[in-house]
Amino acid sequence: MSDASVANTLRRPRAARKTSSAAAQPMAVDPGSVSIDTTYLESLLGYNARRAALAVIGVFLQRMAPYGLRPVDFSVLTLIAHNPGITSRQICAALDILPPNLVGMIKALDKRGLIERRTHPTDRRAQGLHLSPEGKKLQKSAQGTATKLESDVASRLSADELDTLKSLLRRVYLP
Amino acid sequence: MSDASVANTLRRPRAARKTSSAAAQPMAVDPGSVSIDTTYLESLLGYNARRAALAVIGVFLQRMAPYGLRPVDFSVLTLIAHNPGITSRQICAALDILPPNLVGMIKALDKRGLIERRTHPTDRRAQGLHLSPEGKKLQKSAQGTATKLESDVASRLSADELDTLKSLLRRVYLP
DNA sequence: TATTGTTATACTCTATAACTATA
DNA sequence: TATAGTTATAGAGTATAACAATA
Repeated sequence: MSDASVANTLRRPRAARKTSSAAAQPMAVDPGSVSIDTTYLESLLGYNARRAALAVIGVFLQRMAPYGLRPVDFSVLTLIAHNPGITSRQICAALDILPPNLVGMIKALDKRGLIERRTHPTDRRAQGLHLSPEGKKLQKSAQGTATKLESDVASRLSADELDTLKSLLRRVYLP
Repeated sequence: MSDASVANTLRRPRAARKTSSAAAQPMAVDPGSVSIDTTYLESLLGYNARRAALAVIGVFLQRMAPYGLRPVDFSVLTLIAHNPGITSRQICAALDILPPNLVGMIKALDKRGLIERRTHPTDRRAQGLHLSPEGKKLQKSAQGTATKLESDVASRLSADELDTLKSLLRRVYLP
C-alpha cells in the first residue's frame, strides 16, 4: 500500500474570514491583492492535483454535510456497501487509514445505527461489517449526491475531458 | 479565495508498517488481501485527485527531506524567490494559509538564515520578505528537484499527457 | 508467533480569538 | 475603523506503542 491516505478531510470549510482581497475597495491600494507570481507553482503536478482535490473536497464537504458525513465516512460506508462483510483491517488497507484511527469512526457509524458489526464467519477475532437498512438508504442517497457532484465541480470540462482527467489521475497513483 | 490550502503536508512518510498484504505468504489465506471492490470510489474525481496528489506529495516529501523542506516550506520559499518583497499576508492569500500558522514557518526559515525580513518600503506594519544568498541557493536546488520530480512521478504519462493532466486540473480549481 | 480490534497517547496541522502597532 | 504581524489556544487529523483475544 502506498502512502496515499484517502481518509482525512484535509480541512473543514472555514467560516468566512477576512481576507485581504479587495472587494469593497475596488481601486484602493491593497497590498493583499497585488498580483503575485504563482506561475511556477502552477506548473507543478502536485500543486495542481492538490488544489483540484481541495476544490472538489470543498464542494463535497458542503453537499455531504446534510448527511453528517465527512469524506472518510462516505468512503467507509461506500466500501461496506459494495463489500458486505468487509473487516476493519480491509477498510484500513483500502483507504490507508491506521487501525486506531478507524475505531472511532466505526464506533460512531454504529452508534448512529448506520452499520452492523456481525461476528466474522471464519475469524472470531474480526467483525464483518454490514450496512443497516438506514445505512443503505443514507449511503445510496450520498452516493447519488457524490455522483451528481462530479459534473458540477468540473462544469468547465466536457464529459470526455472529465473521463480523460480521471483516467490520467489513476495512471499517476495506481500501480 | 477558495478553500484550497496548498499549505499542509498532509502526512509525513510513515515508517514501514506491517500491512496485511501478502508478501511472504503468496498463497496463504490472508483476509487483508482479499480483493475489495473500490471501483466506485475510483470513479470519483475527488478520490482520484486526492490519491494522485498524495502519491506526488509522497515522492515530494522524500526528495525534499535532504533540504529540510516540507511542501509548504518549498511553496513559501518559491513564492519569495519569485516575488521578492512579498509580505506574509500575501503568502497567506496565495497559499491559503492562516496568518497565525505562517508565523512559525517564517520564523523558522529566518532562523535558518534562508530568508530576510526587511522593513516594508511603504507600510511600516508589514515586512518585505527576501531570500538570503543561502536561501536562493537552496530554493534553486529545491526547485530543480521539484521540476525533475514531475517526469518521474508521472513516468507512465507522456509529456503531452502530463501537460493535458495539469491543464485539466487547473480548469477544475482556477476561477 | 502473528493478526484483529482496541486503548492510550503524542505529534502535526488547522482554526479562532485577541492583542500591538501602524494605516 | 481596518489591516499586518503576532500570541495563545482549541480542535481535528495522523502517528506509535502496547494490550487481550484469537489465529
